[in-house]
Amino acid sequence: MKEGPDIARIAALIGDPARANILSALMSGKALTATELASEAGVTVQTASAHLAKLEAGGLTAVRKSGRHKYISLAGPHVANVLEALMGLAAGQGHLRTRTGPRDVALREARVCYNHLAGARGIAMFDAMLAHGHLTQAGETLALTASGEVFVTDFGVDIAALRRARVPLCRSCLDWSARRTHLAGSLGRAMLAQMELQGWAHRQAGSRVVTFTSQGRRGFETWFGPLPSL
Amino acid sequence: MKEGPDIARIAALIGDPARANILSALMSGKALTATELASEAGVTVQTASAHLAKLEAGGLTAVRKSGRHKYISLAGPHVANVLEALMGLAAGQGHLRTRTGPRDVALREARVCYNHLAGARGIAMFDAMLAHGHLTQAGETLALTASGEVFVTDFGVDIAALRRARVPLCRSCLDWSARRTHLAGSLGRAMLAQMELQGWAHRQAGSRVVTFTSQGRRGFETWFGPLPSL
DNA sequence: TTTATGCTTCGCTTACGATCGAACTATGAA
DNA sequence: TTCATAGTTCGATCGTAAGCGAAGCATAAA
Repeated sequence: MKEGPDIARIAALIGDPARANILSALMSGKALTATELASEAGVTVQTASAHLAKLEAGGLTAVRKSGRHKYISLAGPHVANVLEALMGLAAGQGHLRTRTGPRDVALREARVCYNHLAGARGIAMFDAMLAHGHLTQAGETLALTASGEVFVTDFGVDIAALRRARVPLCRSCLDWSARRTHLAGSLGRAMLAQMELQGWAHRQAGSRVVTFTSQGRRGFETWFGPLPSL
Repeated sequence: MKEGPDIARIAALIGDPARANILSALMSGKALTATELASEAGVTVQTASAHLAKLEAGGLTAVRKSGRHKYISLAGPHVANVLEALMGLAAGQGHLRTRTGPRDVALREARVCYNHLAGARGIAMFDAMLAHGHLTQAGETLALTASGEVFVTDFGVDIAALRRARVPLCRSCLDWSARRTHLAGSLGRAMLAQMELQGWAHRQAGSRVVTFTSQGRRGFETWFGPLPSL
């Protein structure tokens, strides 16, 4: 009867609309302040403060204080994973009364998932790197091969610096829009950062959409091949 | 602001203790009746009826009527995936006030996840099959190789029959207790069924624990090698 | 110091939803 | 037909938690 962990507590935590909005906003990977999150969730700051306290107590968010600001972010990739999985359910068979607008198409093509690239482009990148033997996958664990190291270094990523951090280099992450795997971990984050740096893409403020410039689209195709049909 | 799918609705659905209990019970893969679920959740039948209506409306459960009985099961593997992911969060960093009892150890060793084998044994089986080249993994997709076909046929599984069904043969599924992948899909289900048929293991009524007989433990080691340290 | 800003705490109202008793419908057995 | 069992619907109760206004801290600038 009381088998396994206590699902309900965490699900209830995510189940409140205001908190769900907050968590969704944090899926952009950026750390946001309490006031920003309040406006994002559509509630007053007092209410948001209460919600944030609960989220933190529940271990879903991490908090960093800096001066009189409070920066909130997701507690980790595990949390992002659960959120993506939930989005998968909601998008798939759930109430799709949120009719698919132009915004939605953009989300499916390229978006930020916690802090790496997801959507069709994220999948395309992952598949291409796997197909060219730059990544290997065994079970849950993902690893960068020797050729992969050359590849990402050419791309402009400082692998050695990433290795020094304790964060795992490669992780796989499941996508809600296509139910496919893409690249997460510090490498995934670095690849996205590099694309922004090269002027390939930029994020829209307060949104998870990643917009690619025409130059970026060309560059992407050169490095990772064409996009699969959307 | 209203980006992506509506997480909150589904999370709230799972977030009620009674409904969470119902869903957890359904993780055994068996279809249960409304009254069984009511007692499982610790509420009266009327209350359970209301909950079941909501779960069905939310697309989390599927219902099959037979005579005056109503058999409820999870709507599909996607739902099971989300539940497992949530368990991962809850088990990992969440409130572990459900202190790990002997029951819990058994759950970690071998349990039913929707309808295939999970826990340490599930992972061991998956890893062994991958290591011996019986399975290949590319992205999210998992495939049975030629040698794998021989292997599972030797094990007593009728591959041809499984192929005729429209359900995917191989799927991977993430484990909450170890954050590792194991084998799902119709093959995963068939492997578990075959183990039970051979008298290796049996499920405890009303529980997700899978108990292995001493003969079963020997057989398991012969076919899939030793268990990793728990 | 004063003033502004970011966030929290308090007290209160409000509303939604979980729960159950009781009555009702449907299927099957005697 | 009558009885028993499985499940639903109705109505009422009750608790909890979300929400906000107002006041209270804390930090930083003027």
